[in-house]
Amino acid sequence: MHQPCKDPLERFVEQCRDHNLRVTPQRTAVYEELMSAANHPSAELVYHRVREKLRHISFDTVNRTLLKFAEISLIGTVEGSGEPRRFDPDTSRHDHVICSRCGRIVDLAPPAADDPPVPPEIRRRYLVTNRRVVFRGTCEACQADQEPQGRRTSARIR
Amino acid sequence: MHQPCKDPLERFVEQCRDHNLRVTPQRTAVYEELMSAANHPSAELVYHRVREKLRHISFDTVNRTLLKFAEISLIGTVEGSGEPRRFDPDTSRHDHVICSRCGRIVDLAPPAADDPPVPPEIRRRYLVTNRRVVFRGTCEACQADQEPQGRRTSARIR
DNA sequence: CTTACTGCAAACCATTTGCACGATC
DNA sequence: GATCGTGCAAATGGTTTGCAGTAAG
Repeated sequence: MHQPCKDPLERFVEQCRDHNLRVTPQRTAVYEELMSAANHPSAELVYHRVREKLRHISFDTVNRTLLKFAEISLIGTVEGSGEPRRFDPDTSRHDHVICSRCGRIVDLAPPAADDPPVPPEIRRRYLVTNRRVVFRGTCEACQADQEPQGRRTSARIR
Repeated sequence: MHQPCKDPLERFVEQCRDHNLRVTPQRTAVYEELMSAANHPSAELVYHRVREKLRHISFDTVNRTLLKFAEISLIGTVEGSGEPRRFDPDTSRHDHVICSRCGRIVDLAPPAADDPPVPPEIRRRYLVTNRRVVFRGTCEACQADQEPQGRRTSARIR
């Protein structure tokens, strides 16, 4: 082998094998496109871009592929996106814990001190009005519940 | 007056006046319901609950009311929710800045040290797999852009 | 009495599902 | 060659819009 650091494509093929997913031209194209994407694209956007390479690919394939990739944690999703809008009666500064399994959101008091600072370049270029820390994980109830479920790949953080 | 601290209902009526919104039984019911709601409900859920009091209220009214409340910052929304799903090629620990106006999401390197800690009770009850700081505000381009737009109420934070 | 709000219906958009054909392993 | 993936089409679910009737200020 002559590649000391594993390139993304290799990681992709490896992950597919680990999860019994076949390596198809469509999946490869979607993966490559997403890896070169700068800004957290929607399925729609990935579809339009991939289409320049694989002119006959369907939207459904792109969407299913992205969902599948997220399921095996090859990629991530922006928390909240793709789910029905939810309202928050509390407009004061506070944090959230979201259960990735059941979707329940629990409020957290913000840290007594040491609120995460707005980075200087961001404060200069944005009119920042809101800040929140979002934790994702599996709640007690869902841990107890045995139902088979997607994304179980990720490891606990400290 | 005999109310030293302003109660929520009063705040509601005041905010309505400030924004030329009429105080209707429907709006009042939606507001009261949301204020007593524990868990970041969807429009659908608020609708079902409000319906127990105002049996003839329509879903559309509930939904529009919630949207209107969010627009004038009487309530908040869970970031990302209600928008098309977006994918993130980067699975490593990083933060996000979201422009509330155009929706663009920009990545931020996580703080060098002092990552927001998972509160102890949460670490005990959740299998936490992911943590992110989310800033919301208006990006340069959108600040320059004059188009009239909703939510412009909130003040800059530091 | 003016202007905004509500309720109903239809439109819209993103996402999901079922199925037959085709491709990968 | 068996199984999984793809593409098409239709269904679904949440959200949005237009409009005529109704109510708040």
